[in-house]
Amino acid sequence: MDPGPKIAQVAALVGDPARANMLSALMDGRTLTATELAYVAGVAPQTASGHLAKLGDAGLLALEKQGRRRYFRLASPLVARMLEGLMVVAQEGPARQRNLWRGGETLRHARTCYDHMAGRIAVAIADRMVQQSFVLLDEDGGQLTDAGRSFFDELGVDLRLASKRRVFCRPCLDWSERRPHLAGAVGAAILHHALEHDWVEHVRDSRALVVTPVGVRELATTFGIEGTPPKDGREEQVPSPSRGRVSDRIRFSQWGAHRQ
Amino acid sequence: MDPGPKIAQVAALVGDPARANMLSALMDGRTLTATELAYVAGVAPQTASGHLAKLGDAGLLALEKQGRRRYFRLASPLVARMLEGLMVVAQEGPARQRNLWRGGETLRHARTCYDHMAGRIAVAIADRMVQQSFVLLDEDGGQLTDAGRSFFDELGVDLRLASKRRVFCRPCLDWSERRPHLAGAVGAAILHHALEHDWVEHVRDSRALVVTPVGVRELATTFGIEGTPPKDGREEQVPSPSRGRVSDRIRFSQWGAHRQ
DNA sequence: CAAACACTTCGGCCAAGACGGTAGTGGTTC
DNA sequence: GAACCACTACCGTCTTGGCCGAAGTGTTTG
Repeated sequence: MDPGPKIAQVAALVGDPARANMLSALMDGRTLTATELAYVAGVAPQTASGHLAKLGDAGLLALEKQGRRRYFRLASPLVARMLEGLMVVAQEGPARQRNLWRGGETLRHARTCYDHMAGRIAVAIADRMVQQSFVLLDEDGGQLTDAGRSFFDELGVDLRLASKRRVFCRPCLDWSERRPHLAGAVGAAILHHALEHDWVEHVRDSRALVVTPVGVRELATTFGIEGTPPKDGREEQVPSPSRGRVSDRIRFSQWGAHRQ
Repeated sequence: MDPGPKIAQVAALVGDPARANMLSALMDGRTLTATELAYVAGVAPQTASGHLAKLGDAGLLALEKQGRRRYFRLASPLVARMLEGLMVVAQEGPARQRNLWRGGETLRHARTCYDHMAGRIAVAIADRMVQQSFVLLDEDGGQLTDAGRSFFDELGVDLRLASKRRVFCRPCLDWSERRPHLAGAVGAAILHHALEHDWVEHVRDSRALVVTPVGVRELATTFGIEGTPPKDGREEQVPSPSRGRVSDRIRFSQWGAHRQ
């Protein structure tokens, strides 16, 4: 009757590292097979099967059978939104290891976040748009100005997705940069445009995006963003046996500070 | 290095029913003592103490010592946002037991959601505002129109919280009604105004709000909302032996009188 | 048909952690 | 001072649930 128990059920589901890894991997909107998910989770296929069944039963994942394989994806944008929320808090968390994040330099630079762009580039774009008064952003919402609408029109970005009286811009707190980037229909349109015009490309088996030479030029001329691609171009996909038991004991003294 | 493990840590924390109940209880922005939280969680104080330490270490709760008691509250609005996300998905979940929710008729009708109103009334207000073109809402954002700004000015609702160029309206999916209500600065201003003018009152020890006769009249004239208060006016606070065990021993007379 | 493949079910092992009893610490009241 | 209260630390018990090996189902390939 209280919502408590219900949110506990969902949270407990996400609370297992293996399942959390699976969900993270699906955060970019792709659909992956059970075997692929077993790999990213770092568990045996039969273990993954159990996890996926639970996630499916709980309504977090949608399933599509195709021949002898089963494709999974997040059941809805609401699930992605929930995971975003968790990421933000998880990153916020105790100051202990905020930027311990060495690996994944490519990810930090540019990646997809469900249906829009995230990372340094995305934050830079958002900053620029705000600075030019093309969008208004705060922690509670976003809004495209008339100037912004013209800007996108000239650029050829397709905003038809949103009807004329619709609001369709929202901020999404970037978990690596800790600043907002553009999400919602506007964010999705930007990503779509960027992929369409070869500004960025998907990295295989990853949420990461690489900025192409064309992209570097366009970002500079269009948004005034200095292209500073990650130094390490290769950036191996760590096979990640991960699943390191969460044993690291956290010790904390001043966690009272109200960090708004 | 992947965010997976980190979100798993946070989610696992929320994934325990006792802790989830504590967090739920704090969702209205109040600050509660360890003993009160032990009660809502349905566990012994020493167990609660452990849970609270974990939540604090993880940065989900903020602590304020006062004499011999310790007051806890959510560490930031981001935590509330995360819990909102979980609630939405938890409610969405498997269709099997969607509206099994009999108890809590009062809660369904009107309640607080961190810093704004939720429930049937809040959804009705949001609907009305949209219908009158005072706000624009979709799943990704909200926006106050000029007409809406005038409306609130006339009504005497204080929107100063938000600077003039700021966006400050956002939708929040109501987990009982499954439709959006107003959150963000606008939502907070409405709740503040409603409490200030005795349209609604807090129910002791609960997130529930009761609409006063004044409120019924004002909601009708101002928003055109037919007051349909929950049939069962008394609606006992179920003492909820809930999570069994201890509970019965602890009897509370009147904690929580903390009337924000 | 047999073999390879994708995936699921079953069963037993094992560790994490939730629980409250007991025993403390520090703050408040009389 | 003593009594009392809110809260915390430690400890042993016990349940939950993640894990993989082995075996089974259904699908595609040769």
